[in-house]
Amino acid sequence: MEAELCFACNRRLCTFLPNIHPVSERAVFSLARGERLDACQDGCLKFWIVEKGWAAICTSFADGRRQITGLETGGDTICGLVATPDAPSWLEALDDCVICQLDFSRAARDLQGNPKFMMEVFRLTHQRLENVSIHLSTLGRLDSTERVILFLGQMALRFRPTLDGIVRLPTSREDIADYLGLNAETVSRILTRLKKQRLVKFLSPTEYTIPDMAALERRLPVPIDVVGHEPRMDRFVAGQEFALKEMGA
Amino acid sequence: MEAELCFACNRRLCTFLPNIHPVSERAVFSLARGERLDACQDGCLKFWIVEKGWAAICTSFADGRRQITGLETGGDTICGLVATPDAPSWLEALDDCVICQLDFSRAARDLQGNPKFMMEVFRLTHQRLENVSIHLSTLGRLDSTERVILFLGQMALRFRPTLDGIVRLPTSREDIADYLGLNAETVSRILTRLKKQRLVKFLSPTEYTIPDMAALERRLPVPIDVVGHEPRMDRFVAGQEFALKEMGA
DNA sequence: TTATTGTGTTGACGCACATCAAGGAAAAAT
DNA sequence: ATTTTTCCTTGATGTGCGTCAACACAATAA
Repeated sequence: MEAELCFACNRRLCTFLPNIHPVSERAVFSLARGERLDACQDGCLKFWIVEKGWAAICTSFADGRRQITGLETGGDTICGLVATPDAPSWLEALDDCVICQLDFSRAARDLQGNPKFMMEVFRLTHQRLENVSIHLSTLGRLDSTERVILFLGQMALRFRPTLDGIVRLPTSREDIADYLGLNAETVSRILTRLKKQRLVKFLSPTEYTIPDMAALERRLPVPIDVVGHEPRMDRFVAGQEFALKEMGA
Repeated sequence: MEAELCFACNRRLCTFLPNIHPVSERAVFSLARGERLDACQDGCLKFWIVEKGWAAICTSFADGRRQITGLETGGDTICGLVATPDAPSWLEALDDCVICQLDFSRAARDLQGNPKFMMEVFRLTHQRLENVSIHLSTLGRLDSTERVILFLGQMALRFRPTLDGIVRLPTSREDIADYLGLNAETVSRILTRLKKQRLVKFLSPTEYTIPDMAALERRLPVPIDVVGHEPRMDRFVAGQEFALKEMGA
């Protein structure tokens, strides 16, 4: 099946909805590290698809403390992120990345009657709920070393298709800390400790390999899993673009 | 509009789906404190509606550490909770409570074509995603005192309809700790400190009032909010039962 | 009545993690 | 090339919170 392309931006249209362009307002953003897309506060319905690079789903408190609630890449879809005046929420580029924004606000009424669309929206939301719930448990009940080990393992799984086995982190130490509820110095200290224990091997501050995944997992009371973030070969091909996956009938 | 009642259990049927009984397998469980309903691991689709009392959404790790990811009561609906072999997930009664279980597994295929049903399922899931995300941020970035203050404030908002202003906690100190990622002794110590500061007034270990909600909120970098848990008068009437709310067309 | 059990409080103590600070290495800017 | 900036690492230090233990109190059982 040949995917249709958008005549304007030459990107593939959503495969689960044949004519998504007419009903969604589509925009493509190229963001540099640190740039943001803010979640809206009204009842709008925007999707963001991370087509290239890595982006973080962030929230912050009034005093500036930041928490990253999700790390998204190649084809991951953020569905209906909302913000409140006091609890802003946004998508932040971790490296140079391309985000496709689909705005279904105007088409929302019609789409509610489209079972395929609703099913896909439900699937995306439910999957993310599962991931956030697990993340929540780790912040509540794992100590800092366990959190970092889990993070390294999860990123390794998401990078598995790069068969040299090298994980190229898109995140700074502070990003990792904000994801894990720690601070950057603690993350750095734990990494050096894990290096000495030969649980991870660093080629550079942002490139590592896991010599023995099973050994890593034995240090954890939870399995290392990345449901909903299964890696796809094409994610790691530069310049590749993505579309919403066809939903399983 | 008169709500239909189930001839078997004399409970109201879901108002958004006229004939929910024929398509869902319905069961009502009366649970004593500590009893559980386990989430299934296959692709089944079960809803739990907390009709009376309080229940906690729990997960645990292999070594027994428990994390509570949600506290639910009068009419709150848990939609599609799933578990994995290594990360069990369950609903646990905090006091004597009544849970209505709707099993849509067999009807799932048909219901996917029902936009009202899908819309309601999406709304429930998305709302819970919002709540879990905020909860995650508090575990990652608030210190223990802030977490306890936020908890006291949120419970007070959920109890607002009891106009004597008294909050009757259904949770033990350990339950609170498992919700906040702390331990029971720490929670107890923080509560006595807050008592001395007159931020909260305890009538008994499980009954309190908030003399000055604004003062409480000034101690936090986040607003105290309970979206999706807006209190309803009938929640606090003993023996009252609930049904899924009619969705906003 | 006297045990018993569950729950909450408080104290002593230690460690894990945050904070503050300094220095190095790499990248970007000039 | 030189400066500037960003990022990472490491050390010194303090404290927030967990752990272990003892005890009070209420509810239930024997």
